[in-house]
Amino acid sequence: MVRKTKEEAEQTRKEIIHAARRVFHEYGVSRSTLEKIAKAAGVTRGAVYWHFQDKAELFFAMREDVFAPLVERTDAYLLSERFDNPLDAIEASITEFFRVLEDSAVVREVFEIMISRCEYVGEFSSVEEEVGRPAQDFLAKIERVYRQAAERGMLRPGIDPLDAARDTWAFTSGLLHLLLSCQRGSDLSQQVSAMIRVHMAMRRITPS
Amino acid sequence: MVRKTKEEAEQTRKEIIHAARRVFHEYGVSRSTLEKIAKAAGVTRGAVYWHFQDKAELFFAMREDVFAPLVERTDAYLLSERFDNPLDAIEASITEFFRVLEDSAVVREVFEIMISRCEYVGEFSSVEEEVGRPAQDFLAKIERVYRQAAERGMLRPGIDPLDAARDTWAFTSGLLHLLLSCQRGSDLSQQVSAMIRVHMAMRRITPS
DNA sequence: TTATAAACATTCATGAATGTATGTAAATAA
DNA sequence: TTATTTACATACATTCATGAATGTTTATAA
Repeated sequence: MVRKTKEEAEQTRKEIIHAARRVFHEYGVSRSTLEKIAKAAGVTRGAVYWHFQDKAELFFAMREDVFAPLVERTDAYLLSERFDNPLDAIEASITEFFRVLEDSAVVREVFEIMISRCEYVGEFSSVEEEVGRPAQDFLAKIERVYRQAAERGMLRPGIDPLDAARDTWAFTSGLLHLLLSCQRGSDLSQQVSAMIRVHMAMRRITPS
Repeated sequence: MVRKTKEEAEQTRKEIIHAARRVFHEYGVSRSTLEKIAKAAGVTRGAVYWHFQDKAELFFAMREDVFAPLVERTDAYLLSERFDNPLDAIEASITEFFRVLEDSAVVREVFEIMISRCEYVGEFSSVEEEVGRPAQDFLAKIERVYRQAAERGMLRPGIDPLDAARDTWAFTSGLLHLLLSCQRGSDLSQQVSAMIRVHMAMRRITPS
C-alpha cells in the first residue's frame, strides 16, 4: 500500500526523524546508514529519500525540531520583566535550560548527538556556525541583563557586566559539556541547580 | 627499497601519526581512510597496518602523544609549592593550559579533532572515559588547592571550596569548548587570559 | 470518471573502504 | 655467509553504502 494521505505522509516524516535520532545516538551520525534509519522507522530507503535529500538534510531537520523551541523557552525567562532582580532572570533561564535537559530524553539525545556523536566537517561544518550563533547570542543577551543589574545596583561592586557575562557564558557551556560527555556515574546531574545558584550568588550583592 | 633500519622504522611510525593528525583534522576521523593517511605520510596502507592494528589504535597513539605531557605540565603548576597563594597556582595552571593551546598548533589540532571531528561510539566510546578521567581528576585537584586557600584565609569568605572548584571546573571546560568550536572571527582567544584573571579575582579576598 | 501526481518500495550499478594474503628486498643475527 | 626476520608494498576478495532509476499503488483534482 502506498500513496498515503497528506497527514499520514507527515506522520511518516516525523517517524523518520525520530528514528534518525535514535539511530544517530546509538551508532553516531557517520555510521548511521539510511538503511538502518529507514528500518528503524518501519519504511524503506525510498521513503527517506522522498522526504529528505540526504543524511545531512535529515540531520538538520532533527536538530531544528528540538533546538528552536528550546531557545524560545529560555529566552522567555531571560527577557522576562517579572523579575525584580535581573540576576534572577539569568539564573531562572539557565536553570530552565538544564531542567529541560534533565527532563526530556529527546532533548538530551539530540544534544548528545551534537556534542559527541557527530563530526563537524564537510556538509556538517555549517552546523558549528548554527550552534555557534545561539551561543554568541546568549553572550550578548546576558551581557545586557548584567548591565541592567549593574545599573540597578544589584551586581556586586567591582564586577564588570561584560566580564560577568563572559564568565557565565563559559560556565554554562562547560556545565553542558561536562554533563553530557563525562557523567559516568558521577552525581553531577544532581548538583546542577546548586552549581547555578552558587555561580550566580558569587556576583550578587551582600553574599551572606 | 624496504626493510629500513630500526630508527628509520620509528621515524615512519611518527610520520604516520603526524599525517593521521592532519588528515583527521581535515576530513574528520570517520572519513579519514587509511589510504589517505598513508598517502599523506608518503607510504602505503601496508605500512600503516604494519605499525597499527587499525584506525582506532592509530587514533589513540596520536592522542596519547599530545595529552600526557600536557597534563604533566599543568599539574606542575597546580601542585607547585612556590606560590604563596594557592589561588595563584590554580590561575597559573589554567593560564598555562590555554597558553599551550594558543601556541602549539599540534595541540590545538588534536583538541579540535577530539571535540568536533570524532564520534564517540563503538571502538571510540572508551575515549570519552579516557578524557573524562583527567577532567574528573582536575576537579579533585583544584578542590584540594581551594581547600588549602580556604585554610590559609585566602579564599573569599562565604565561598565553599568544593563549590568554587566545581565552578572553576565548568568554567575551564566551557572556555575550552567555546574557544575551539565557535571562535569564527570572534576575538575570544585574545580575551582568554583576562577571563581567567577575572574568574579567579571573584574568589579572592579584598577584590579592589 | 479519469488522468495525474503523490508517496512510497524495489532494483541496480557503482565506488569506496576494509582486512588479509602474499610478494620482496634489505637489515640483522647466527 | 647464510638463514631469518623486519618493514614495508602490492594485489585481491568482500562487504557495504550511496544515488539513481524504475515500478506500484492510491489519493486527489478536474
